Amino acid sequence: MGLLEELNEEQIKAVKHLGGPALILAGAGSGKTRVITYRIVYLVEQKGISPDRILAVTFTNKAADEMKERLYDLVSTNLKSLWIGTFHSMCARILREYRETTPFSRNFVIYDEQDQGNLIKRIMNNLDMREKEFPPYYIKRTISNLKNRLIDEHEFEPMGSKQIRIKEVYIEYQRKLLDSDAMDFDDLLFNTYRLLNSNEGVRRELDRHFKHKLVDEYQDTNHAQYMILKKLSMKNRDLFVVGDDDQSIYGFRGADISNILDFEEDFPDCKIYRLERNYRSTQRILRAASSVVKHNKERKGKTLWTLENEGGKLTLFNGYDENSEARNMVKFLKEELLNHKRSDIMIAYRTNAQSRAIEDELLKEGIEYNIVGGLRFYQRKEIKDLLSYIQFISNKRDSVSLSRILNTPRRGIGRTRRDRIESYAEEKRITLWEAIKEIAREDTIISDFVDLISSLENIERVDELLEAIIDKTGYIRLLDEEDTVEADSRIENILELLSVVKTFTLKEEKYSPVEYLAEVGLKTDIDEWKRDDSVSLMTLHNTKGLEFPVVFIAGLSEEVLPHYRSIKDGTIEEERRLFYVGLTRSKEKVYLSYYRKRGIGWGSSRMLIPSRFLFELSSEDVDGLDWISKEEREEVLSGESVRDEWVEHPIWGKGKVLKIIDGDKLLISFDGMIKKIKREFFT
DNA sequence: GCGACGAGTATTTTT
DNA sequence: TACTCGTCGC
Ligand SMILES: Nc1ncnc2c1ncn2[C@@H]1O[C@H](COP(=O)(O)OP(=O)(O)OP(=O)(O)O)[C@@H](O)[C@H]1O
Repeated sequence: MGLLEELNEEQIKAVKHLGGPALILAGAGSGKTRVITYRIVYLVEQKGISPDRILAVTFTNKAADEMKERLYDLVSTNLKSLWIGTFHSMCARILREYRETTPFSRNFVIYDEQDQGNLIKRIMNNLDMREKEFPPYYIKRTISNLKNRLIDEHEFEPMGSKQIRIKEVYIEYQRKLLDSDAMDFDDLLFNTYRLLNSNEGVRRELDRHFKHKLVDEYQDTNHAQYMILKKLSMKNRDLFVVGDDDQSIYGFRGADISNILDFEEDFPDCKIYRLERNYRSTQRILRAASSVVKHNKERKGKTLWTLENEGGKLTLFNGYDENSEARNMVKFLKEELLNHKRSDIMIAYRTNAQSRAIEDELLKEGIEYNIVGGLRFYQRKEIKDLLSYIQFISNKRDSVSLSRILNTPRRGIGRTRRDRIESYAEEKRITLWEAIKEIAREDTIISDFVDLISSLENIERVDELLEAIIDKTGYIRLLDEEDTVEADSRIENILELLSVVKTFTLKEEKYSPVEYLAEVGLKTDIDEWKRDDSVSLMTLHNTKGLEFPVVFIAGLSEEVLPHYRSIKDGTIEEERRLFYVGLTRSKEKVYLSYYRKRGIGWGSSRMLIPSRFLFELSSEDVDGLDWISKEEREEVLSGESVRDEWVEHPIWGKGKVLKIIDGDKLLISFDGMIKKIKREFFT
């Protein structure tokens, strides 16, 4: 078996590790994912471990699929029974399997973020809370953070009157989820933990069952995930985790970097392996990446070396605004296309909104591209509307889906009828659907809706059900009447959904709506991404684990990367790691760019300065870094910040004061440039 | 009682 | 831009 020939000494040691917990702490591109994959092969083929006793956790479903594919190539044993997937999909599977020990059914629904938001708004409305005073996204985040820390609605100790109201929402939110036979993403983890914590029999069974547990991207696990792993590893302590503290970028979602930093203390009998050889990038790229990330304090240092050649310098360029940045970017990109395929190139940015300018330019130049993220297919209004019908018909307790379709398309059920249904249900302690059926007796508009739903019940095949929904609600017909470009594209999406559903029934030979819903519930953007011959566009977060010969990182301006919010929240180190992750995706060549003027809309008057991260690179490694003026450099690195002071200059016009330097000089941002001028000049 | 329309405001990353 | 909130006409 030539398996071990494709690994270096350090990797082989890790792959062959036996007996107790292990942490593989290693930098970017050192083959961590490869070690996990080959270790599974080793366990199955050499150690005779049955695949179904191995649990492998990846960060995305996509990563799981790729690993599976790789494994099928490497192993002749049937691996169908291997547990491989994300924490969330593993938890969903456990919770469905052990449903008798939970208050949920086998077919519980998974609420996505939109559903969560809608439910929270509905509850706030019932509790007479103003969205001005309590922004729903803030409540959602609070609840999510609590759940990731395994604090339930009763344990939550509110501080201050605002939090008391948030606690009310949290309690009601959980009650409604239970009534709806639904869980949000965080509940998948929390409920699994609860199951393991409260039911020793189940815990022991799973612990005993999973002889080997392997976790990729361990640096981005949160407390709930950590506790689940702990519960599963009390007897079978073969917990094998790999990660890189410098690549922890999901703190906002509760990922806790101390999970990896403190692994040694948590598992004192663990063995630590380090992989130091990088197989991906040139020396230049590694040096640049390392010179950036070494500015972080919260990290375990690592060495990383490569036998690759030195490689070309990184290239820095800019543009006045996002559009001109994109224009310049595409110029470089076209040069790269002379000796690269489109699929060798990736463009990464901090926020989804940044893709717009770049897309426009690529479209203009006729360069095919593929975009990951943004508005996902399954989140588009028309798709969610129709899926909500299927969801509700499959589960009449699902109040969120019901509430969504109640007046979609418009059928005259507005604020008043809605409130009446809500309070009627509340009063009688019955579900929304039961309330609707009772009210239908004296309200023809409502009884029409009940009739509509009845006519859709008892359709067994999901493809037929979808067709019937479209037909009976007139969804496409109404869009057709609108006769706008927008409506036409919605119709296209619906036809696409129809064909996706058809394919599903043919390929999977599964026909029931519930099976289809379980399939799409945990789908994400990156999962759908395919390496066809297009340039790839995605957020830096989505680049995790990928590699490309040529990488562009756009928008390296202060307040973009690092993002304004992160500067305010003091999470600069995570932003720096994000930049580090982006840099280390590249095999050969990196382009960096920034822009000076914010786009249209809010804050468009704001001028931006180059990102502080650029100055953590050496101009020996980066072409174009020297071009940034001395003034701009000073502006980023020093001086006293000023807010909202403007000056008028006879030549440069109106300018915003950014900083005061040495007490007597002002650093001013005029349209398109930054100047340092004596304070006296303006008095 | 419903919904169209205009005014005003917020502002990231995702399983 | 995109979404919420308040007003007004049907
Ligand atoms: N021993 C090896 N010989 C040749 N190539 C290797 C070896 N180990 C890893 N590689 C290659 O190096 C690249 C990076 O490997 P992998 O994705 O496993 O690293 P990683 O540590 O998970 O990276 P990251 O943390 O940056 O996502 C891949 O292209 C992989 O095929």
